[in-house]
Amino acid sequence: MKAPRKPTIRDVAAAAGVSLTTVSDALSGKGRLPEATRKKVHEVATQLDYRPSAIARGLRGQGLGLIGISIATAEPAHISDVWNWASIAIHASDATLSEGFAPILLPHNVSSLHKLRVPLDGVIVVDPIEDDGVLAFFRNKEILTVTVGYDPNNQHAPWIDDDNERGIADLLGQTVIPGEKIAFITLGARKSFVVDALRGMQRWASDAGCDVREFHCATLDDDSVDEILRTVRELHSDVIVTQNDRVAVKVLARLQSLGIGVPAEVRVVSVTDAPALQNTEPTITALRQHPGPLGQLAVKVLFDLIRGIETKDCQFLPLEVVLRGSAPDVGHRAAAEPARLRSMASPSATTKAVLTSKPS
Amino acid sequence: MKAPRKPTIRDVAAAAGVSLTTVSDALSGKGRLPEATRKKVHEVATQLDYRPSAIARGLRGQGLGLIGISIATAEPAHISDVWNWASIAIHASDATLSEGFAPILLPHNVSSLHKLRVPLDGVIVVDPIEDDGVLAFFRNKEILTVTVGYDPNNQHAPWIDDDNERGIADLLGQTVIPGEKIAFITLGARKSFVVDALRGMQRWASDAGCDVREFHCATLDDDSVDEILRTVRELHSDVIVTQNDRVAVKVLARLQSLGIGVPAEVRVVSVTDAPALQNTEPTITALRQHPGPLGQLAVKVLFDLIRGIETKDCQFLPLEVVLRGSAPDVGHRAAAEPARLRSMASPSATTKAVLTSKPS
DNA sequence: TTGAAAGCGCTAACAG
DNA sequence: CTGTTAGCGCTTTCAA
Repeated sequence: MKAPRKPTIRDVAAAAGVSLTTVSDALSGKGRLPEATRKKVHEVATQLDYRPSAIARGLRGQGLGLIGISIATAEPAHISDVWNWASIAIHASDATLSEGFAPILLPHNVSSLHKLRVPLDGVIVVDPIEDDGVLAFFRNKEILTVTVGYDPNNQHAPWIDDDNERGIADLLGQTVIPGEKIAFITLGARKSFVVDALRGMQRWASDAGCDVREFHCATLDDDSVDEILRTVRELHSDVIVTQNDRVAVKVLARLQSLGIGVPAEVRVVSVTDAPALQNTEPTITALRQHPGPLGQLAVKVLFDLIRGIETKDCQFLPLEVVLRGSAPDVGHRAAAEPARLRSMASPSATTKAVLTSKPS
Repeated sequence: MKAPRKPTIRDVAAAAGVSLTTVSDALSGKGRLPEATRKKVHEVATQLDYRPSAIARGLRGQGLGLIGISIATAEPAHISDVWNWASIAIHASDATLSEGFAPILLPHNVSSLHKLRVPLDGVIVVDPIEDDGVLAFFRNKEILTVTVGYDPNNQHAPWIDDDNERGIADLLGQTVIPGEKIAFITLGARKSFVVDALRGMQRWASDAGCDVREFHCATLDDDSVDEILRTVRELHSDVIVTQNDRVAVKVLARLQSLGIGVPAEVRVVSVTDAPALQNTEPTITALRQHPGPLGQLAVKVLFDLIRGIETKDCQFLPLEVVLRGSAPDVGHRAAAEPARLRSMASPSATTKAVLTSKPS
């Protein structure tokens, strides 16, 4: 065997018969070399399996190629839609790697961040909260940030999100009949997507002559839920909208144990989707997010920022209505009103309906 | 304002009136300085808010302080117990940061790994699969690895896990009466914890004169599950054990829709726990993992390895039986094992590692 | 017990 | 168009 040492730029230069600079420029795409030289260098590099050292490059002030990903609700016990967040993280991680960068999983917790010794080139914060310390921490250091869901304290910072306001309108359009009563059950600290959903809901409802009432619970225990459900019953609500899959599943179980038929007596729909909604009886209608594309888009926007490429301040991804047993299509098309829903809305954001439940 | 430049080792040296070497040694704990000097240097460093550059240190061959975390089933659509995995990842991330290292979230996918440009100091692989490419990739590069759940191809590599074999025996001890029939429903590719659980189950069952039968399904659709449940019914099984929470929830829903009473006619228990098991009616009995401590332990073992500290080859964390409605306590203590891992232990109690010998 | 000097692998600045 | 040189901030000889 030859020397087991990893090849350095010097080895490449020697093998290609050029100088260090030439190799450096050739590989990093600086525009001062003739095609021939560049190609030659590339060949030699490939052949030697030369990989430029991120460390040495970093030392020269280029950054190491590290991206942070922080998900706001760090403690999974309190996480409602782990599934969506895990998906976002995994896809963002993949996309980051594809750019030759490495994704660092950051707790959403400022004190841990102080222990971070390596410099980051950018950070993605998923579902930032009010007065988000993590966001502040990085912005202070002038590290670029992108949020998934807007920053309540700074709506002009770059962010992306699902098009919740429009998605909820679509969801209601397919599952609610004008004039019906809607109960919206929310849980825990208010997230930006809930605010958006609520706005969309109210807008749609006022057009359709529907009544919307919000019920908020701090925890998901049987008693709290039952109490809400009794009120909902008394008010003769026709449709229960839940903030996420966990609430939906719980609500369904309690309804059934109270002897209330779903969807016969009341329909149930969830604002976020997850595999768990297919494991109930009946299955539960929901608005499907696309966490994969969301994670990828976050990375893309961040890299545009890092590279100084002009980008939209914020971008929206469309949601899909997934009709299942708990709230079938009411066969009604409530104003497919061409969107003025959001002035900033990405023009490509449209909501499609997908029917996945078998008629039983 | 002063110079906005970050302080370097030189600034510290100058301010403290010593040489670069002295500063370096003082801060990195090399043992050749008098306490006084060291203290002085530390003071100056703190006062200047000097943070040694991980990059420069890395260039000298010390590594950057990066740990990889790879979770075997990368695509969340197929992940059964996202909740547990997310917990492991988050806690491992936290523990890593506490060591002054940064955790990189790696997809479990060799081709993405090739794009990684920064060198890692160690890697944690959660739930490795057979012929695990990711594990092979890092071991080839002589990067230290620790797995959560053993590597099917190399049971002598360092790993940690829940004590599944023993946990399942405890679970059965509290929910099954000797002589009863057990049906074990498994899903998808076989994981090491399932193998362990099965072994524990068979061992316990043979002591208790129980019959164990395994049913494997590739997917969780209604038809596959119903078919299994019909067979289970014909065999007059008393208890259904499921591989994870997702299966448990699905099975419960199908049982109910087939008109089979739980727990009256058949009991249901799950080998992994998750919040979702509290959202069903009845709630579902399960074996509770401690993903947090598991993640932390993985990090600890990895750091012991990195620092060359002698460690046990493998370590197990105890599991807890959580009795819920779908399978109440049968009031029977079959297992000869002490009931020290009994259910309903204070949920906030920190779990400590219990060292046992490897299963032989 | 301490300090000076030599790089680690790379790129930016400045010649040739 | 290409090569030489000088560091980036740190650790590690090796000499004082």
